Amino acid sequence: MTSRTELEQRLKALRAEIEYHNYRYYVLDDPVIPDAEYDRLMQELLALEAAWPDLVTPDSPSQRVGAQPLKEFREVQHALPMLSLNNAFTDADVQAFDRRVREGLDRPKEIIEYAAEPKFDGLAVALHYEHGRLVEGATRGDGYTGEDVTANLRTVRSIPLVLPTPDPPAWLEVRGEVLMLKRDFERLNEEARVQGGKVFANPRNAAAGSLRQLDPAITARRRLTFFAYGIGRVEGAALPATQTEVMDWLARLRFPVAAERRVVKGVEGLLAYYRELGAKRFALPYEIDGAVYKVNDLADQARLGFVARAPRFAIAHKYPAQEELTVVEAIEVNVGRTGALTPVARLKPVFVGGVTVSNATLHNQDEIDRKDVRVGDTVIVRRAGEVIPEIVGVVLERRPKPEPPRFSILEHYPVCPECGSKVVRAEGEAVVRCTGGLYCPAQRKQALLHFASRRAMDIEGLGEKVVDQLVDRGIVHTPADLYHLDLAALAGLERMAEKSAGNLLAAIAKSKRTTLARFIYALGIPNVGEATAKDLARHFGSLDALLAADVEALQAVPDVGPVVAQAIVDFLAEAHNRQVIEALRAAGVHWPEEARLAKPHGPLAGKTFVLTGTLPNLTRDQAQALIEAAGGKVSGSVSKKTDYVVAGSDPGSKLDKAQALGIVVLDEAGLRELLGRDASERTERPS
DNA sequence: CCACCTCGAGTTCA
DNA sequence: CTCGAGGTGG
Repeated sequence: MTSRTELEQRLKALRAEIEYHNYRYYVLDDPVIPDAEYDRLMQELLALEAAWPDLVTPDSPSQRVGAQPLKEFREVQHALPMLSLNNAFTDADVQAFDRRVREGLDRPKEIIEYAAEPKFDGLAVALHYEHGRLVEGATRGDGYTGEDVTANLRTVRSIPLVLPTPDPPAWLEVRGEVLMLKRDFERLNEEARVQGGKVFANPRNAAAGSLRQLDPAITARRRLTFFAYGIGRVEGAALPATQTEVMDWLARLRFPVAAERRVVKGVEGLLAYYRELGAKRFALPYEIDGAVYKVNDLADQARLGFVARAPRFAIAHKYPAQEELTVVEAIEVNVGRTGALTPVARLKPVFVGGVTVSNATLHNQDEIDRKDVRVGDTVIVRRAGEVIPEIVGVVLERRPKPEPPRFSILEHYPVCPECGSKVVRAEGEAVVRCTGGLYCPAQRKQALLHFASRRAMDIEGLGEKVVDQLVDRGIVHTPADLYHLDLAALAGLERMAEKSAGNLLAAIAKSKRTTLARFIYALGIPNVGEATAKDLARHFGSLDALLAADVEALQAVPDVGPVVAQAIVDFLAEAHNRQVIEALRAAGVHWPEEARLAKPHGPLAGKTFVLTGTLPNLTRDQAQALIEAAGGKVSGSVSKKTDYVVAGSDPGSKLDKAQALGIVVLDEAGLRELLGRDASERTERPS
């Protein structure tokens, strides 16, 4: 039988060891033992504590979860108020801040040293440690009074329960931000979607919702993270001389601190830091909404003091908001080439992510249902790293009363707004379609735009405005009509003086010389895109062979199955489509006959490439052409079958995926080397 | 039948 | 870029 002292020793050692591994895992993201070993330690602790409940201490790692639910949060007065920071939005604001600092310190010519760090987009909290033990944690509240969320903060694994130092200060208040990492947020929402639970609009809302749970067991299930950014009241410890050293000290006490923090000199340093951080912004594991600059010298900080409710020695330099609130003024639909009615939310214009957004697609009815967007709703609009605005979610508290009805495309648009034809939603399909076919002017216009598009017949100058006019005035009905246009026909069109009319006619004439693959793609056969058109051209070699093919013959083409084969047969069975094809040939559209069944050959034969980002000297199309000329294939998405990913600057998520799958990543030089070397040596590459 | 890979289609603003 | 859905292979 173990003695009580031995037992206490063992408990103490276990707790310290578990907390150390928490630190390795949650703070450093660098665990030193396998999860199973950690679980074993935790099980031992739980077993001992279950057997001797009187030896359980509040700072035992076992106590991170399991506190009783509360009725309400107790109020906490902050010993030192948690002030907010003044904001800077422009370089000039930052220059003014730096000038005020220099003048305030009476050293107008000096280059000031600043501590710069990311401004986390989370919730500010204060943690109180008495003699090295976490005794209380509070939200910022209004800056003077916050709420006691100690039980919830204990569940945050990266917050130390005990400070790992033999001589802790009698009192230490650590300030920082509670937030949810992007990956934890995505996982939480994924689970919520599966179980039909509440989906949060963004990591900040998720963190706020989780921290304000009255039942800590719920908070414990959400992965929250903490980053320290400063200190409040301190007793019984000598403070270092600079902000940077304070942060180093906190890091030694095992508090997580931002890896991106830096000491910079003068206003130039601040602005350079802002731009560097901005470039990394979307690659960071957490969301930030700016950078924070603090005068590094603590004595200088004290000299500068405070104005009203904000310190004079610090400022928050904000990035343009990536998310804003706005109002859905209407929901309308666009009619696409295939007749798909795509709902679009017309928004009260709002400045977000550097541009004014007034439209956002809602994709389809399922998406409207999922987000339950209604006319009049206040919505969160995001233009994250990507370009295309997105409605993230509805702010239900702001829904007008009485509630507007749910939006149904079929109810609002029983007939096509462009041509009045009936609108249907096929069994099991997500999209609602206009049945008007080419009778529908919208579909005719889209078909023409597709025909003229860069990857199809590549007719420069034939954009939306011109097509609208040509179709509305009855000048052009089918793609074949384009080849009978003349200056007289174009006269009188808006934005179409003689010069541009001439350019357009020249572009149309130039497009007569094309390739079979482009021509097939340009026809706009449903389910036949660029890749399938290339396959068809290669397989059949001539248009006549394709026209003669039946469903069976078509299915012999790689990647063509029953659905695509039937779509092609149906399209070609339509007399109107046959007429257009013949009229195009008669007008002189031609291409070199391709060698039938030609197998891809060349040094890169059988290799699949994916392009991402912007290459320094090649456009995407040029890179694709080079790869295809060498026998390689360019695909749109990364998978295990991808051989190479060619990444330029500003790469997207494809690069991450490539790295996750261990796929060879090339830059432009690497691609050229591959093309050049293989072209000269004709070597077979191992896969 | 399922999982995975591709492809097709539609999208915003300056 | 993202979603939906077609094609293919285990």
